[in-house]
Amino acid sequence: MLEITRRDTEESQSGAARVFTFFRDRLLSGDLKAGDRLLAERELALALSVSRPVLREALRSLAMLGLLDIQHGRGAFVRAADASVLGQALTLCLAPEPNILDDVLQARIAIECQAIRLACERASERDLQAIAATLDTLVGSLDDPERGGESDYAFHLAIVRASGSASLMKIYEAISPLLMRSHVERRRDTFREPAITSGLVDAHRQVFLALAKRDPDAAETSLRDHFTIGDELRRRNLISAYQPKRKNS
Amino acid sequence: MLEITRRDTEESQSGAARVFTFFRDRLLSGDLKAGDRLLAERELALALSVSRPVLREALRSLAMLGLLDIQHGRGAFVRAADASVLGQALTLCLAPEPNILDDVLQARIAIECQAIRLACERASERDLQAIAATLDTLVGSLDDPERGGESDYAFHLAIVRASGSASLMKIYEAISPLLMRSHVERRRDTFREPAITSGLVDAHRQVFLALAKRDPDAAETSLRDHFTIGDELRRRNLISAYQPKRKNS
DNA sequence: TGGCCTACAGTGGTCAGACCACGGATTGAC
DNA sequence: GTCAATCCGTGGTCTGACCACTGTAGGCCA
Repeated sequence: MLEITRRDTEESQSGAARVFTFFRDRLLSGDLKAGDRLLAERELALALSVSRPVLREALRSLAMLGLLDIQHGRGAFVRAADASVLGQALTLCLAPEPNILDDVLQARIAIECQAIRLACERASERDLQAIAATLDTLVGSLDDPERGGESDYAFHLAIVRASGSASLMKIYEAISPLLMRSHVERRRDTFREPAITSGLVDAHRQVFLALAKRDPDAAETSLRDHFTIGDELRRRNLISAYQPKRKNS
Repeated sequence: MLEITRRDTEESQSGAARVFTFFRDRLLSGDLKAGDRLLAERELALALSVSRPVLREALRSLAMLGLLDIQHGRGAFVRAADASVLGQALTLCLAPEPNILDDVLQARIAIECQAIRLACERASERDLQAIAATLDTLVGSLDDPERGGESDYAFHLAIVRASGSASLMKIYEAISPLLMRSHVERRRDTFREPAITSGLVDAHRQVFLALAKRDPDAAETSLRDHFTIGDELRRRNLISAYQPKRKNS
């Protein structure tokens, strides 16, 4: 009699995997919403007719995937879907690839170029204002490398957000950890000079203006130019760093 | 004495989470390669000085993330990084969003447009031949909706592969499950007529030719046109499906 | 001698019960 | 009224045992 339980869940898998898919499907279907609290482990184990260790394996797996928030002494809560896990998974997936820190820039360009095209169509006034605000912050933090980098990121993120595409947004968030690492690594090769930073502001301003005019082609072009210039700048700095010093000590 | 163990791993987290990060870091650093076999659970638990249930929770979590392949009676093996997990994570992340099946097309366009630009620079002769081969398959499977869909996907995948960018490739694979669902859903609204299919082949051929000429702008433009046409076609079919029938029964 | 079949050892899979550690609410003293 | 100690429910961990699956080594039979 009891063995029939296997059939009624229609899962050939057993134990933890069964419980895992059980919850995953509930999450996908929306039966479980963010913030919901699960039953206590002991009750849950009883309800699903598995032992507590088995249940815990499944719960822990869900927690590692970021779907659950398990709090000692309080209980387990359903967590809002979070891109941070996506980022981790992507990092793990891409880890064995060589030069991944350079390569991930291609994904960034891909996302942003499409995002800005969409933003030209869809961006609301508030979206544009938000982007403009990050631009102001950028101008105001030119001499601080730390804050400068942050506001730079904020500018680009605001564009992606203005696209109104959840997919682009999530993927952009997913690659952002790698982007950060890439940025940090690159900073070692990059020197911030006044000439460079002013050019940076101009480039951003140009991108914004094209977006505000809602001209997709111009916006994408200026964005691509921005990336290309950054790329060349980096290359030039790299070369000069390896060249024998001539003037300065 | 034994409690010091907590310090020496430098992890504030405890138990399963500690073991989890332990293995994750080994995987990231490359200490553990795909195909490697882990020690038996009992030995491993002893070596890491945790109990077997705790170790199992961590191992199971890694397995759920697709990093480990645990086989009953044989052992646990390190698995090659796989985009399928990424796809699952993305699906989970995007599940609560409305109209995600339409929206994911934006991500597709983003990836492919950048991919084809890169492919114009980087594609080898073999890459081009591979794309040409999928084009042939496409032409040869016009009357079979099933195979036609597959070869259509193969064509676009070959382009992304030709970009030589691991990031673009992985992300494209990650969204492909959603793309498939989107495609299936759309098929309900789409009717394959000879006029349409011939236009489809032309569009693909045009994309390929621009790529073979290594003209990034032309390639991206023709690709965008291809997407736009598909979009309009779908919309038109949707409208006609909802309009009162006039001629045919 | 060859093939098949059984027994065994090693592995993951599961279980039960107990105890510890943490958080929050209740209750008591001040 | 405020603050503290206590208690209860929760997750966190452990032990030790047993089951189920896999591959192999050995014996059996033809």
